Amino acid sequence: MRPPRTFRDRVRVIARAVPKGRVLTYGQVALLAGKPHGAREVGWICHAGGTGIPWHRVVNRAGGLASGYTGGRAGHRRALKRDGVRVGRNARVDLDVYGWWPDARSWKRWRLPAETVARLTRPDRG
DNA sequence: ATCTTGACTTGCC
DNA sequence: CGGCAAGCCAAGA
Repeated sequence: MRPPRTFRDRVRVIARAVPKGRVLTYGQVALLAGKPHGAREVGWICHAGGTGIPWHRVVNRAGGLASGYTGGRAGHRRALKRDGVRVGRNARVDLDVYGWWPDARSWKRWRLPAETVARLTRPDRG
């Protein structure tokens, strides 16, 4: 795979890499795709969609569901449930349980910028 | 071209 | 805790 892909394409690749039963936040995706502050853009890209991509595995930092998801939050919730992800009463996913970071092999395969990799080595969460 | 919006995040009160 | 503002960047009007 060639490194010079568009941000959009990288977002798609990353979203597809999320294993069933796990979730990623917009911020994580943005970071992995090379734009630490591109979370909103990721949201836009998700909205634009793409066939065969598990967009429901992308949630916000609080584990919250996406309001603009096809079928609304209920639809998003259903999709997550299909994955075996338990959605809390307040429409939230427990990121400590379902949150996922790609392993070293994954991000090496994506040819991430050195800056991004540096951040990945210490993803100060919390 | 400028102004507003948005499936976001972080920081400050 | 919760609410508000700023930051970021692309798409629409």
